[in-house]
Amino acid sequence: MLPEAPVRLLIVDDHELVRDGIRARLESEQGLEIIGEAENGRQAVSLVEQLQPDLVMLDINMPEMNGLDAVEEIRDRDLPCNILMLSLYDNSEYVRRAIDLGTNGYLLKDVSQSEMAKAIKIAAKGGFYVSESLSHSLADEDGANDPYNLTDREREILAAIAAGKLNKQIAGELDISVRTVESHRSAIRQKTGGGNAAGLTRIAAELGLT
Amino acid sequence: MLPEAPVRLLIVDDHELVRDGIRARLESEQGLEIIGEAENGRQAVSLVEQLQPDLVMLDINMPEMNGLDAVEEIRDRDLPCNILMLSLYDNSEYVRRAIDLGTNGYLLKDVSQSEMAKAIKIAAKGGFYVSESLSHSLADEDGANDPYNLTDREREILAAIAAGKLNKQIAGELDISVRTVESHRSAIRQKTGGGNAAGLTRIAAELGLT
DNA sequence: GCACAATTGGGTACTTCTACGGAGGTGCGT
DNA sequence: ACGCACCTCCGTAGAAGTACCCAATTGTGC
Repeated sequence: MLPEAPVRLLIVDDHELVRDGIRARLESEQGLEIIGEAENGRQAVSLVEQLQPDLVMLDINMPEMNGLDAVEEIRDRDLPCNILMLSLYDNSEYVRRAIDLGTNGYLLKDVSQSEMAKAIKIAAKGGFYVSESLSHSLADEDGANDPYNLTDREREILAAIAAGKLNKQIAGELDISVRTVESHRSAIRQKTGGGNAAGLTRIAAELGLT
Repeated sequence: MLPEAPVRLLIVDDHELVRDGIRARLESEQGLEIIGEAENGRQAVSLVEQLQPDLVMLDINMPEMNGLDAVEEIRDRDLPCNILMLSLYDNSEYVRRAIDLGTNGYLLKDVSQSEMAKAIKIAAKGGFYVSESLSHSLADEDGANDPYNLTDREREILAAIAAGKLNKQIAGELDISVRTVESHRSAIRQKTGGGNAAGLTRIAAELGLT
């Protein structure tokens, strides 16, 4: 087997501390070269354009432009590179979007050094890797971004409730009767065990419906 | 001036990646020795007891036992050490609690290497340091952690509302009448423009009262 | 002492939510 | 054709929250 050219890597995270941590870990790895850093999505996109890295390690929660939006931008501009998402949160909505956007993996920030190295190797070759701690939650696949099995309509109404709207308002906006909204609300309560409006709002926040 | 004994440091963060980052940074600093790591509050407390570090760098958001609770535990057990809080969030409620608990500083994770080194030196001597990016929000000092001028009682009740409790329950727990809770609730609505329970819950989340 | 804010409590009337019960229609897969 | 999940709608009753009004008590600061 030939010695391959080193993987040219771009690190994107809004915290210098985390970037330092990644650097420290990867220094001991062979075949990797960190060619740049960015601290938000906007910088990331322009550095991808300039430096044409083989792989981008991209944080999700960042100011200016978040990681997922940055991926969209990179794909829109047809910039060829593999992307490994990196996030604090095992929010399955994030994971889902990351998959839908055709990234090459999703790592939680609590990964071990060896897992990170493995993920980088796989992602750099165009493969796909998710944190072991996450793969279980994706086993459910399909509609399991909420553990409550809410229907689309129910999620829509839950979001409206969490926005502080009254049943009457919601009914008006969705052009259905107040009684129907109440029915859905009742179903949501039953499924989530949410209790009153305050409880439902907390759950909506959990599900990222805010 | 004598060469002082090195500062014996304990690092506590639930993410190995972040611990690696801190290690990487501090390696280049003089007079520091990392004597241990913990990944949650419970471990932290027992390691403080065992190792008796001079300074603990303590993350706030952790599973098992969070950083602030760990501080309480450490203080309760009269374990002598300086504590430097480390957090992703500039939640001023956190900062306030950290101050109230008598810690020696509060760093955001986006600090630069030099600022971190400075903070460690100050905190290790028993001084107090807060991230520059935070100090402005504390300039308002006193009661300005919310922009709504809520009183203590109002914040207390708002938190209970956000927890999904009914006025009746709240009244029971605080040993006041339901009417009084309603009065407070009404005052909160007026001050915050919060509208109904769902709206108030969102605002409570904003204020970190969850 | 006096003004002021905070906290406490009340009355009335209205709206909204909650918890039960019921039903009809649609679409989808077997 | 049938079951099934989903969305739609209704009645009734009671519980809870909302929008107004009001006042007594306490403590703080001037």
